[in-house]
Amino acid sequence: MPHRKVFANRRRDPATKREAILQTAAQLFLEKGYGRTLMNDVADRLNITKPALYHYFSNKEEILLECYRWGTGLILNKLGQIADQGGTGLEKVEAFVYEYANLMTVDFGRCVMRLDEADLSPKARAEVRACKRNIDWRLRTFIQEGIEDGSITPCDPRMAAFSTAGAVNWICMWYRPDGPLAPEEIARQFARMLTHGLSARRKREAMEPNGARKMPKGETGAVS
Amino acid sequence: MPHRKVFANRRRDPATKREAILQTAAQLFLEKGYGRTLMNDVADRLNITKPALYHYFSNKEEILLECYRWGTGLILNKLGQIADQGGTGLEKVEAFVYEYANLMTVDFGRCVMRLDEADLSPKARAEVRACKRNIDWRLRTFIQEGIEDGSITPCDPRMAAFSTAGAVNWICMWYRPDGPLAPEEIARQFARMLTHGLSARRKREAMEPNGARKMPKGETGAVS
Amino acid sequence: MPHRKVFANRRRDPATKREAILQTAAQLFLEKGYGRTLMNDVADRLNITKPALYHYFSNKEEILLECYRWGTGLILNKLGQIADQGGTGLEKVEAFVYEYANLMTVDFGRCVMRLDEADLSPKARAEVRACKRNIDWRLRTFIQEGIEDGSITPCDPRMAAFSTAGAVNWICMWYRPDGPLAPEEIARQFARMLTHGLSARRKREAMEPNGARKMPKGETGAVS
Amino acid sequence: MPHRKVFANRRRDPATKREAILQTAAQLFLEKGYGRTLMNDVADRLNITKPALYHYFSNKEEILLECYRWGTGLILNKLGQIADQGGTGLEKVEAFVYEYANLMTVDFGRCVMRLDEADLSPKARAEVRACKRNIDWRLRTFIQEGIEDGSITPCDPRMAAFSTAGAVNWICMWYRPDGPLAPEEIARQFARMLTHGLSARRKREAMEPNGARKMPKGETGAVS
DNA sequence: CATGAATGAGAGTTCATTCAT
DNA sequence: TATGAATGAACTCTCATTCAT
Repeated sequence: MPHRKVFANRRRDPATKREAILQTAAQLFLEKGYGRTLMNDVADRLNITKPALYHYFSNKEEILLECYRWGTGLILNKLGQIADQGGTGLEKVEAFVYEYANLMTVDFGRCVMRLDEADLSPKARAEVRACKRNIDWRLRTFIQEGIEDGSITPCDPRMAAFSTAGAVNWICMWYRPDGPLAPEEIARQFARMLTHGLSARRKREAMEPNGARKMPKGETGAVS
Repeated sequence: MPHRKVFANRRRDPATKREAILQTAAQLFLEKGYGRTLMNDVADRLNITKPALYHYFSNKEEILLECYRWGTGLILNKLGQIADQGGTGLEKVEAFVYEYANLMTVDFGRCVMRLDEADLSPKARAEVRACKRNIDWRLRTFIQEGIEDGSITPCDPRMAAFSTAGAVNWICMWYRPDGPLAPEEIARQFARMLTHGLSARRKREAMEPNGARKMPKGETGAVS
Repeated sequence: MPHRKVFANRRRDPATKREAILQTAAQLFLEKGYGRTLMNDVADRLNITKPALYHYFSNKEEILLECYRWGTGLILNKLGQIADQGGTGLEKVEAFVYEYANLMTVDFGRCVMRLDEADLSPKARAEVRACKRNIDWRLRTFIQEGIEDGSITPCDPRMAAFSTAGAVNWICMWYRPDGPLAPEEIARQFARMLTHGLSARRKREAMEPNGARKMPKGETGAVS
Repeated sequence: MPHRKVFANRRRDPATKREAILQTAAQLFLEKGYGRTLMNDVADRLNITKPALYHYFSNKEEILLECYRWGTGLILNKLGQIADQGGTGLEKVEAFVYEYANLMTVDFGRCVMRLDEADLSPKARAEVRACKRNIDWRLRTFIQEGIEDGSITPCDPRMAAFSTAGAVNWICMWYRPDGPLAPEEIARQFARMLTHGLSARRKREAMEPNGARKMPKGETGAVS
């Protein structure tokens, strides 16, 4: 049932209505940004009136916070499953990227990385940041495990996590539900690329660390 | 000279003052977001009054646009240099990551990727997006070259660009000038990781492990 | 019901409230001028707050435009009636002056001629000017008819229209609702004078001298 | 010498510069309205800077007041001449209309009737209104004389003055220096029409029909 | 409960006027 | 002196939130 129909029936479960509001708000936040999304916009899309929103949420920020909570819930849930399953560190990282990338194509997941924490109150922000640190910690742990079990080349796990998570996070900036790329396909390729790199597997000389580097540079839809 | 001193002398070069405003605005936009940054905030930090800003910029959006232009100017300038030099595709990608990552730690560079294009008018947005497409196109070209010269493993250049650029773009979300990581170090490690991946399956020189560092516990994690 | 009471009841017909706003705004525009009339002035006189006005009009200019529309509506309505009735051209001109003069003592009618079109956007201005041209065209047509049917002395209809309409338009500049001259009386005398002139060279039915009135010394003079 | 050249020579008479400012300001006030005319607009058109204006006038309102003074001076000067010459009351009214109409095509004269007295301080407004009452008084006197000497049909001189002056005043609302109607021609026809009316019921010298002119289609209509 | 109406707090922008050189 | 720069005081418009029915 589309969200905008949920309120047609007065007898609907309040929890369902609350969720419909969240879904709609999340969509609008992603489309227009939090600041440019008016309470009226949310209400209009649900065919209800503005004060009705205040039956379910005490203010706009609470809606935002719930979007964050829903999204981080989805993510942490998946990560817990990955941690519980076996495999090398590299395999866990690969699974992390795959699952995380998939979530970056889902509204609530995208909200977590795309919206601006500065719109939250300090207290709410602290809660969200704790969740994010948790996600980060899981990824670093996988990397660390990989280094220890030899599946991942020795490196700074912090930096590796920044790089890996950044690539995946950025998906939320360019992914469009009606675009040409399917979430599953994105997730699959990202998982491969981010663990094995771009370098051709054979016939490659080691790169000089900071050697005779020139100034290459380029970007695509990738940057926007 | 700190920006807040530039306006102490009424006869100072207007171009210098304009730039001081831009620098200050860029900082504030990054700290608080564009929408939450008031013209008064900018003026206060420069020890001038709000209307004085309107001597140099006709409105708030123009300041934003100029931040974008300055940033894209820095980036495209570097790209021109990289494209002109030789090397394999992979080497060019590595150079791209290195230079681009460095720029993602500079205020104007960060603005390009961190601020929200939706705050620009359609016309200005089109201009910025054209610049971003240009950057994107260059990266895809390098990847394509790498595939053709065998330095990069066959893959979808579009997706590879998304992944690579995303990781670098995301730097602008977590980098803090007063943080523990030096831009140069970030750039160097990103260049290595994004081209060679994390996998240790094949023999190569190890990425420097940066000591046996344990999970750092800085405020900022990879996902935020 | 005075306008300031209309908003006492929240459930009153919105159309009534809209009209109350227009009436109040028209009064203020005539008293103080459009530019000097603040949205707060309008709101205060209605015992509401400024933003409440924006429930009924999207901006100040729309209020102005609606005043123009209401006024031109009144005028064109009357002119249509005159055109439909019979009589010589001169009689139609006389009726025109009579009715038009009456409307120049009504707030909305006065707005049409007293307010400055330059305060309107180009599009709105075009609309208003079209209405005014219509009024003008009707008067010229009456004059032309009069010339053809012999009731009006041969003359340049354009210039005659300028003169006649000008005299009547100017009423909106000096008429005061609380002044000594009744609209009906003004209209009657203007209709006579503007069609038969001041000259007494030949015998004709005398204009009523309104008694042997001496130079009245009211605040308002003919030129202001 | 065009006003904008006056300031090219530093040695010019300050009185000349003052007058150049007034001429320029009067033009702008008529073109854009007082409120929309910025001090910068005046300065720009004279190729000087804004503060330079404050050498010659202490504030914007003083410029406005001087425009009024200059205009009323022109008018009262002419009226004095008319009062001093002989003739019937009707002839004086005709002369009044002729001369006054001519002045309504001159910048300073137009300012007197076109600009809004509400932009003046109470004191300055009182001064201007005294001048206008003077003008009005002269016209009423001429009419009164005409009634007494039998050249004007008995009527309410107050109302007759309103009508006559109104028609002429309104010229300042539609006259354009670059329009098709010459001031002299306007003045001549107005003088005739406003004294002898439009009626053809009695034989008299015909008003020149200006050829068999059809409805002219100039941009500007009588009501605007 | 639900809703149309209303508001308080504030943001960007404008412009006559004045300062500092 | 003459000017580029700066400001104070307003004003329009916005929007999350609450009231009254």
